[in-house]
Amino acid sequence: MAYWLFKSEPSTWSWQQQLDKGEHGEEWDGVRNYQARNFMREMTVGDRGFFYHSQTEKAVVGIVEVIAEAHADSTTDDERWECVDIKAVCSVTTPVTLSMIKSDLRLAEMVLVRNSRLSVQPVREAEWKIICEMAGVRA
DNA sequence: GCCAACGTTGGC
DNA sequence: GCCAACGTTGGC
Repeated sequence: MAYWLFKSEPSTWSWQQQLDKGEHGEEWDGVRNYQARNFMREMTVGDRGFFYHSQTEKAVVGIVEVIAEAHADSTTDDERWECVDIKAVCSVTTPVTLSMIKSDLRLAEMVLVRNSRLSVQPVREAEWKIICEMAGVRA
């Protein structure tokens, strides 16, 4: 199983909205970046991801699961863009903020730290475990 | 609100 | 195919 990080501005698509979608989940649509799209193409059903709020909160706030592999993005006719579907698994007990991540040397290589603009990114297993521990979730 | 970093576009 | 100009994102 692989691990990922999905970034969203809460004013556009928030964790609460994702939670409200429940088991049916929702398309992670609107991605218009090749790198991010390519990562979504690599995802398989059952992969786990962090849900990260950018801008105001700057923290990992939830855990999600991939429930459908990459398919056409329904928000565009442009065939280049695809998206996966994800559902909320659980909220974190303690949001893990960007500053917490930046201050942990073990997380210094994270894409979130190195390339803050990439909206869909891979997370290493070791990084996943560290952040889950910080967040107070077992996943 | 500013600015750095990055991606995309288009002229050559 | 290169690179300057421009637009967007996101942290601060």
